[in-house]
Amino acid sequence: MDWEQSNLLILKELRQGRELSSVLRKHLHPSSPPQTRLVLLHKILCSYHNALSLLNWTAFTSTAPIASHKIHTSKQRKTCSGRSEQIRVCSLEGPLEDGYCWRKYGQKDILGSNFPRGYYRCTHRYSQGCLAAKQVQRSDEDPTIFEVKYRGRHTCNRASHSVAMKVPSTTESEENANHSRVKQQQQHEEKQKQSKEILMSFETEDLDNKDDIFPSFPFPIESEEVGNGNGNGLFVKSLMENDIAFVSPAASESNYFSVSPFHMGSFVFDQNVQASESDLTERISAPTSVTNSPIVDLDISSLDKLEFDPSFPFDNSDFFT
DNA sequence: GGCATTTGACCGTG
DNA sequence: CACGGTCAAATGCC
Repeated sequence: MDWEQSNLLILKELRQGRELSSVLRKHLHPSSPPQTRLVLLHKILCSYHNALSLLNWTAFTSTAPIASHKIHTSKQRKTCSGRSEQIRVCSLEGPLEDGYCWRKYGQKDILGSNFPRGYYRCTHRYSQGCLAAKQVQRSDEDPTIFEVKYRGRHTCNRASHSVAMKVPSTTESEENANHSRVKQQQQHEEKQKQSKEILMSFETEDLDNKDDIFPSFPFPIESEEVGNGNGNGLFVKSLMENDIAFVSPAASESNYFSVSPFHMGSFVFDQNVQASESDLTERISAPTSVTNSPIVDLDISSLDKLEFDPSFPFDNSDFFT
């Protein structure tokens, strides 16, 4: 990523922050669910955090571009010829809550790192032959950031350990609905306190295997407020068009978090090769649907333009409304 | 008892 | 030989 691209991304993040602030302002009235405001607030913070990070990165690389690469390459044994990108996403979840069941099989102190690296493989490795694995390491620079490196693809059936997406019931009484909403908000706020960021890295063994990366991620859509008749459906829908809202199947039903695909696309930090935005677009737009899951997975391919098209009208204030 | 985690040993690679 | 990744016995938890 060169200086010009970086500036473009910073601009995008700042614009996104501005637009989200505008949306938040519209939802300040009491009838708007506080949950929505919290999500918006978090997203705004993420946008500005990303912009600041980009600014830092730009400043750093513009004066010491070689050193910046040294961070990732020094003393690192390259065990596979693949390449990897790191994508920062904001999450209300811990780094391990990505919807799959992982089993830790090792931990290693990494030279030059303050925190050990944890090695995880899919719980169903032997029962279903699922070869997915990941490495999780806390960032030295910011302990709230986790670098998650995924390898392999999930071939397991997640139905056995995933919590089905909660679908609003039309027969649910208003009282129960309100109670559940309050409870959800409380849990959400609790999660917000534990807000963390994770730095995700997608690594492929070879270029042909790149399609396997994103399908490995369960991105169930939080549908709690979509079309529930309380007047917020439109807003949520617009959120869904611009963002991915998640329910963490491994956690309680209310443990949802949101990740903007824009964030995902905007932080393509190349490690081994110069990965372009279009490169990542290819990864995301490649066959992404996981059809053997009861959970509604988001078809990320529909978000291509949102994520990477430089001409996409982020300036359009009507987009979020 | 079954499953997950911990941790030292072992192995492959550069 | 150093380092990162994996194995597997020991241990802990439910």
